[in-house]
Amino acid sequence: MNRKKNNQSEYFQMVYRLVRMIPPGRVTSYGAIARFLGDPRGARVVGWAMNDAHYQSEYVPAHRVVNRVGMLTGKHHFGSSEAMKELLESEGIYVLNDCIQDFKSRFWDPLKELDQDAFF
DNA sequence: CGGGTGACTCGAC
DNA sequence: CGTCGAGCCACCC
Repeated sequence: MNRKKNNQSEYFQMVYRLVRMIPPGRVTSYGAIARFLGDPRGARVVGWAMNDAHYQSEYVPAHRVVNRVGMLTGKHHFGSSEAMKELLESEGIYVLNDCIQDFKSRFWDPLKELDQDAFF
């Protein structure tokens, strides 16, 4: 069977498009992205999308996506384990022990900040 | 086609 | 409080 890589699927593209809309200096979570896309349990799939984000031709700021408590669980998927942290700190987000400091006020919830109708 | 996996999350205990 | 286990869904072998 011809099961080609489906990382160009519409769902993945929506994930990438949304991630690109995250303002610099702000972060969001996999679950928040999934919920915004109408898939409350799709957090792991968003993680999958991030896994392929590296191969997208257009830049995807995957470092602005962390898990729901603000931990850099995906840092090992960057070039070096410090790359993600440094990208964040270059935007003014401070990271201590893989945790985003002041995560609550840095959190960017697409459901609140973005118009769903405009996105789709 | 079935089984394994993960950059997640939520609810029990 | 914290730790643990079970869903969850797309992708890969």
